[in-house]
Amino acid sequence: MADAVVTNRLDRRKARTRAALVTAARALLARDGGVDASIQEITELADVGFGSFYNHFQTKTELFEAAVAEALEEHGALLDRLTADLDDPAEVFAASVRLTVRLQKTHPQIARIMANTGQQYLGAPSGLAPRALRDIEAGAKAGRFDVGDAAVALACTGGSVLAAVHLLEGASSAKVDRTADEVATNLLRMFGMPTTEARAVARRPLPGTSRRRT
Amino acid sequence: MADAVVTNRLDRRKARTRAALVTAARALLARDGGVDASIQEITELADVGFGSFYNHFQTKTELFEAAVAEALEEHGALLDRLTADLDDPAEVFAASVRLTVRLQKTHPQIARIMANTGQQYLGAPSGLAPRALRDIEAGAKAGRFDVGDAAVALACTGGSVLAAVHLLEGASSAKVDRTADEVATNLLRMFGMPTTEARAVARRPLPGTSRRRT
DNA sequence: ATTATCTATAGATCTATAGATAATGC
DNA sequence: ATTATCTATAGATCTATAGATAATGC
Repeated sequence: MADAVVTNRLDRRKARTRAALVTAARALLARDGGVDASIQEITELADVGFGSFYNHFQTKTELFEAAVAEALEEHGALLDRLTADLDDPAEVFAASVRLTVRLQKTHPQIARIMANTGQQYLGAPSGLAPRALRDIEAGAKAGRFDVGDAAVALACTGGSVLAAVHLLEGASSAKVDRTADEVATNLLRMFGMPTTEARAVARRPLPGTSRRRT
Repeated sequence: MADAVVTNRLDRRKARTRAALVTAARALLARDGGVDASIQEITELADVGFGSFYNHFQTKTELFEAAVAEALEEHGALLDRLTADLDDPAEVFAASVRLTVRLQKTHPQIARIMANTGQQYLGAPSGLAPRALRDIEAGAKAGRFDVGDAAVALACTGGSVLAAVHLLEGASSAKVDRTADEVATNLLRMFGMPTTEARAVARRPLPGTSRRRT
């Protein structure tokens, strides 16, 4: 299980402590008053000595930002993998939107983190925003989308998806799926695609989460 | 200046203290780390005795919620006034969107409050959400909009507008106007309006802020 | 010998309340 | 006489650090 890249046992131990802190922070950020947790609560949940916190982070904010970045990066990487085989840029975009709105079912923790803190990371340089921008620009380049300012299109996309994730907290499984498709349809129409086609693209079978064979 | 509705001087004094607290809270919520302000900071900014806080609010959250509600209600009432004379439901919707995205220029404090805390109030029972829902449903009823689930349309609207307000922090005046029109255009297209018409509706002259004659 | 973790604690908050003061009602 | 405001403070946090302990490197 030991990671071959890390040089020695000391470094691995250090990495483990850091990972425990980030994992605890992710769990807390998914709770309701999570941002208000004290450092003591964090280290207790991480099962780590209180002072260890300061070996890895200067402030709570620093830890929380690392935790959000990790969660978003994780989801972004998953989207990249799942959409890798799709040829139509519009489908890549729609599938990413739908998979993200569905997060509540597949990765509830990430969904809650997004709903609680996502707003601030809409323009973040890492995570989902750059990927969404890439997909929007690819769609425009391929003539599938008619967007004006790509940055505005990105804001509308991120805002709509975030709001949907928020709206769906506690919703039934069927409603989540239906809403995911509809948000994707709405955004495709926003980017100039005729209703019928938008609806069709937003209903194509979603790439599965099953692990790929090497 | 005394409000005729309030019965006596004692009640007026009480109302003034409460108003001072809410005003201070609004100012703080527009700042960056504003939510973390202590009760002491709040009462100092309000120029009110520390203990007075507890005469009006049980917790900080209670005060902050009142402050956000007041700010959003204020803006909502302004939108209602400004769009009262418009006949086309699509124009009412587009004007509301544009005026809200432009908040940074006309009411910077409200813009910052929205950018900082708006996310949580997307589904709130008061403020902007019910008004936006009303406008969307009016547009659908009049045959101007082709929306599926109105709640999803509302989420996309609110999310897009909020994200735009967020994106525009620090942007130039011209860029704000341009983006406001584009977000409105995008949303009209999302609701099934052809591009040319959407663009035209989103560029109609905006109702001014000048006070109406009685 | 070095490095990270852990425990314990000092000092700085911050909240909530009690009691004094000031303003208004009648 | 009543009611709201204000001042002062007790008690409960919470953060940041210092020093001890444990694990690893060489």
